[in-house]
Amino acid sequence: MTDTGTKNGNLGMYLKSQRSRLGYSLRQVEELTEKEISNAYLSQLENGSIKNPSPNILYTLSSVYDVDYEELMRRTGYIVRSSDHSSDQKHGKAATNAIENLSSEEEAALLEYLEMIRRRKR
Amino acid sequence: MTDTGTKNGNLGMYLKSQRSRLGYSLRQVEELTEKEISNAYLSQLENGSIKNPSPNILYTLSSVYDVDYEELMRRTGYIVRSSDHSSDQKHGKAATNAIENLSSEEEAALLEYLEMIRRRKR
DNA sequence: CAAGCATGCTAAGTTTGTCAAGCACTCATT
DNA sequence: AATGAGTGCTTGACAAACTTAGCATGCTTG
Repeated sequence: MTDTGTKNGNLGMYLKSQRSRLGYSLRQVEELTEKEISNAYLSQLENGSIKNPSPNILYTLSSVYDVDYEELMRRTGYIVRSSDHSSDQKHGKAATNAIENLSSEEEAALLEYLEMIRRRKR
Repeated sequence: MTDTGTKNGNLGMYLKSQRSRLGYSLRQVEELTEKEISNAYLSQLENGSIKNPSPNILYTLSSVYDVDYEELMRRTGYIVRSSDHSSDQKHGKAATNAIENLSSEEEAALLEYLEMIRRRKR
């Protein structure tokens, strides 16, 4: 069986339907995206021969078709905020910063080292 | 300059710092992800030789490291719901303030130094 | 020192995303 | 009928994602 068929979220069919909704041709979309997405590639997307398109591709498509970006992500099989949202505790170092969870000794050592570095520089 | 260095969100360094935070080895992470991510590939991710990892990769990593998935997406350069990103006010831990605002180079240097320290301890 | 194991890394390989070119078909218009 | 333009689609090539195998160094412990 040519695998090009059934997929999870059926991204392909969705893309195809949206394009048809707006009456665009493949090449028109290529133009609208300023060549970021070639008509050939869009065709492959619609026919399901591409499994993992870059999120950036999905994003510009969502923008051109005026549909929800996350919907495209979902249909592609990419996880998007679990909407549980409630059990989101993940407490602790909510900080997005790189260096966390230091023992006091380590922290002291690093600070000292940092100052040394900064003194040397410039 | 070897381009493998400075990137936008600096995904690589972030990943490296998180792994170090938890004290995992590359191969341990490979195990924890049930071989979904090879140690070799993780190394490449950390050293910045990979520009567009699949969101699925980022997701399992966020899960293993217990960090925010969207943060990884952002650092990779993938668009994520604008999520007001309300003020980056860091709660608590004022002492570490000096360590909060690091240039990429400083961060790298500190990480390296940290690892050295931790190795000695053992 | 040697033998062993763990670590990070990289070179070479496979797979897959992505594009340029071009094919086959349709529908006008002359 | 013929030319031409527009459509969706496939193929071949290239780059980038990702894996497997293996190297080099560092630690242990005999």
